[in-house]
Amino acid sequence: MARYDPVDPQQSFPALEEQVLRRWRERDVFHESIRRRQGAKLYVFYEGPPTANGLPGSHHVLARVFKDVFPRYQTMRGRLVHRKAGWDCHGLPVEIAIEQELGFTKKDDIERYGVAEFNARCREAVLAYIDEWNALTERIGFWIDTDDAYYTLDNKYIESVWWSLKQVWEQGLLYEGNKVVPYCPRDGTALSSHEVSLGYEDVVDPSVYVRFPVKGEEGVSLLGWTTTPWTLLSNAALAVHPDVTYVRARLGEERFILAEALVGRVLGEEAEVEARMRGAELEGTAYEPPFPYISDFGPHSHTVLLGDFVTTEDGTGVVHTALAFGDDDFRLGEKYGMKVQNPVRRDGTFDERIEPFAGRFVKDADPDIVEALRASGRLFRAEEYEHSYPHCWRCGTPLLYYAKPSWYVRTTARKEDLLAANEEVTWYPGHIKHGRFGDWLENNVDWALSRERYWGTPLPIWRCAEGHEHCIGSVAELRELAGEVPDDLHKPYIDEVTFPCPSCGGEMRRVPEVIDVWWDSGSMPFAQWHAPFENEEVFRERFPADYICEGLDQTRGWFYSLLAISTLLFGRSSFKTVLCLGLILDPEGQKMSKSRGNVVEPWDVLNTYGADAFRWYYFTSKQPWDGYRFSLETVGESVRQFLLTLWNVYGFLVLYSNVNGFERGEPQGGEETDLDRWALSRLQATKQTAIERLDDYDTTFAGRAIATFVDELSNWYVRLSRRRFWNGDPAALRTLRTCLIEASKLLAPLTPFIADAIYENLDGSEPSVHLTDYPEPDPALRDERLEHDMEVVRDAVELGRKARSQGKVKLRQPLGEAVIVAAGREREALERFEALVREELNVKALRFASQADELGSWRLKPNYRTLGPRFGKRMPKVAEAVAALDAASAARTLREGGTVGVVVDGEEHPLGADDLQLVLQPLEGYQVERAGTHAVALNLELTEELRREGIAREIVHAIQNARKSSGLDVADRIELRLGGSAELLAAVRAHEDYVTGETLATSLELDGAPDGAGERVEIEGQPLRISVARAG
RNA sequence: GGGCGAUUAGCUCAGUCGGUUAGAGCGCUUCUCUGAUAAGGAAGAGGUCCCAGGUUCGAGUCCUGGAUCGCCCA
Repeated sequence: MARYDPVDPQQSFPALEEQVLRRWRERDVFHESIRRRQGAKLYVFYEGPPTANGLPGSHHVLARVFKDVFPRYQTMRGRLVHRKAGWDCHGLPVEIAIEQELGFTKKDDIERYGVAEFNARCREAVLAYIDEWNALTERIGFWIDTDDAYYTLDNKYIESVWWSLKQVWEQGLLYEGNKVVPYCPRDGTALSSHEVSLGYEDVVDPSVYVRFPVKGEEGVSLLGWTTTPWTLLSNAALAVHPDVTYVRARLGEERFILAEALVGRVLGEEAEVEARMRGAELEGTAYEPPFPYISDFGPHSHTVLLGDFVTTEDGTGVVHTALAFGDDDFRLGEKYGMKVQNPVRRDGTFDERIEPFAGRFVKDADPDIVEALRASGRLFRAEEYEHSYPHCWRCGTPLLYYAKPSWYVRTTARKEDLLAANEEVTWYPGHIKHGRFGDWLENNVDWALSRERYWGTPLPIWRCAEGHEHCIGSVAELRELAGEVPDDLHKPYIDEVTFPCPSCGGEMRRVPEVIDVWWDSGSMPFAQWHAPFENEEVFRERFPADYICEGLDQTRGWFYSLLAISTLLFGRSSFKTVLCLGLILDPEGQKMSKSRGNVVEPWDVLNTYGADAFRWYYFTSKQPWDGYRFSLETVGESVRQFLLTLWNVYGFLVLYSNVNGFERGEPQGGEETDLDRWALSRLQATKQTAIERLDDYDTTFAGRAIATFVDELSNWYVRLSRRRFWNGDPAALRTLRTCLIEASKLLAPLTPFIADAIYENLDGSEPSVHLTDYPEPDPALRDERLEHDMEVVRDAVELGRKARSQGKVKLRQPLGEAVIVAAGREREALERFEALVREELNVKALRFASQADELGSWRLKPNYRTLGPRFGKRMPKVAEAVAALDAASAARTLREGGTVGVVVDGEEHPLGADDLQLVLQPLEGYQVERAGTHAVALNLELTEELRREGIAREIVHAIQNARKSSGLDVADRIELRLGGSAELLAAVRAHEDYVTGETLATSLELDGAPDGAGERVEIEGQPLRISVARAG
């Protein structure tokens, strides 16, 4: 057996982590951790696929470490956790990147370039950064099977998606509808509501008030309002609310019709109301349209219509209606049987009917349209209006609400099922469930599924000239109908597949659209397995997921698509627990973005502080859904506060194990002390907390509990046990070794690298800490009384140190006596650890004052917590009665276990020890520090003997510094020569054994170190020369 | 405009069931300890617990209204 590998106190954590990574690779630890759980109960994790067409950022690291930690934890708890990676390959972001690369500005460019070639480039680009993703994934310790990943572009994946669409089709939930949809004119496609939600931005739009002269009534105008002047070119009608009160108001020579509530705001104080009417009375009023270009909107053209959607919040209460450009408008037109006229082309420009503006992008034409209105005298007022308006989430173009045919999934038909499925899901944080997500489900709208794009899963619907439709649910089905199926199921190849219509025999061609990528990713529970065509049992076994995790922004994205698809197909949610992560902000609370230049690159963090530090920061600095104020510096803090403390305790153990010649393995012999039992008891408590918290998906408090334990080891257990370690006490070494090995297991899911490094050196009985079981508390080792006692001791020591500090006496100077006031269990605790307290306070004796009188006087305080509920309203009287008691005698009675009576409203009530708190009031002039019921007083009087001892300790301190500065090893023996002031040397002589023992001196000469050799220091203002030499 | 969340020391965050002297870490000043230390300890400075009402014997905590910030929706 060998000794432990020495621990470098200057260890670079990034370098250490690289070593650990190499070991994981060599020993195939990740896969071994899964193999060892074969046959165990499953814990199912689903990976939400990222798109690898860009470099991963710090927010990706956040998601990925939270995806890692709970599967690791559950594996150590005995579960079998498969982790299949996945990549989201389709979609607009990919297409846009290629368009930019090729310098395209319009959709037509793609057609001209060739869809086959275009899609080939998309296929290539989507995985362009996959190596960087994989490298980062490995480096941060995210264990996931990248070798066995699913890709949404695979034919098999697409086939599973087709299958899911056919299921929906057969339920009658997939339909083509003509609706107003949010539409991106640049990309030439409609967006789903969850895509729209990604792109709101605050913009300033024109806000125009327009005269609509009433036909046949000279000088009377309906006053309409809009923030989209370009839609005025196809004005078809005006809408008013049937139940709102409208007025005819005179301003100067003109008369205006508008909502009464808005007269003041729009027309000002001078306006004079001439008549009032209900909106319903205005129905049918005909007016002159603002522009002449299109006049035929069918029945009710250019008249006032009634609509419930009209509000009097903004504008005039008279709403300009252009049938093709608003959901409300469109439905109103349908209701009145009007004819939709859309003068805007698919690319967002006006068509030839709008002669002066033909070919111009609608939003760009706004200023000129306003000018035209001004010129024709129709403009009443033009202002600017700041509001939040949706933009394309990828290309940034303002969206148009635009009537066009599009394919939908009728999710609204299954709304109750969606809500019921959500009830079975546990959300972190909990408020999302019935808040943001629940509200979203309550307000569910049909899923706009189709996209008029190229790089996506083709919508598997074929249609003939007669309008018969056929939804294809598998490649086999298509082959049966069409004979040949291309090797690649993407456009354009799939579009070449035709077959005779089963109903009429006409040629069936595929509809041109591809589908929303969110349907792809939401299909991953089955599509990742190519179910139901293959692996049906695997899918069934691993459905639903126990755990998924993504950013809060996925609420309406992946979380919704997963829930919606699985509810439609299987009647339940595909995940049981979901953890939502907050945004990553910079230290000023600004969102990180490339344009602001405040992005923290993950590799900078990893190379500076390492993955454990990165992870630890995310796991413990706060609740993860609140978002992070993130900078390189904040990660550095977590290194100093936690990882270094742990590393130093570990280094200390290894140092003294090796110095004392211990070999690897558990040291035998020695006898456990109370302090050892205390550390082991605290270890059990920490295990219990860690398990409770991690079971509840709470890394924050699990991590903090472990950190507290490590801190207790470092600043209490090790500090107080140093002498035992120097002397190689096997019990101390055993205790600390146990604590550190167990701590490394507790930490393994959180900081997998340092945990494994410590485990490997201290234990190493398994190839990795990640192959061990998560530690469970042993009740036999738990001693709550001992933990309580130690708490009291630590408290008393702290008070004593405070008293020293107040009295300006250094801790190195021994003092004669400390007087401690404490009673009952507190006193027992201090007596039990008297030696420890004396040493910590550096006093020769401890005296207990049972009566506090010599240090101060008692004051009685009512315990509101127990008395409040008992007395309620009479509480102030109780407090008064307590204050009137004789504190000293009451204190005596309570200590003897008796009760004290107080009279409230003529009635006597007995109060016990729990009902009253004894607070010590220190007397003036004493160096007393108190906290609650106990206090510590120090006798600051110095005898000559104490002073000499103090000097001896100062000298030892100076010699130790000299040892250190001359580069001696901690175990080196020295020849020591001292010279200087006679008083200092006398102190050394009086404590010669102490001085030589502490400094490991084999010889001591007091005839003075030669001038010019050794160090010169001053102690108590007197000179001392120190010379140390390694003993031969 | 609506919904959700947040607001506690200069900064980052705790604060249990409502209980009467609101805490920690970082930073700053002063001191101290060191035979593990990029450490540790002590003291000091630093608080309108966002504001205003209310409930209660008692509110950082519960209720109502408002402010500011963020996210989401319209």
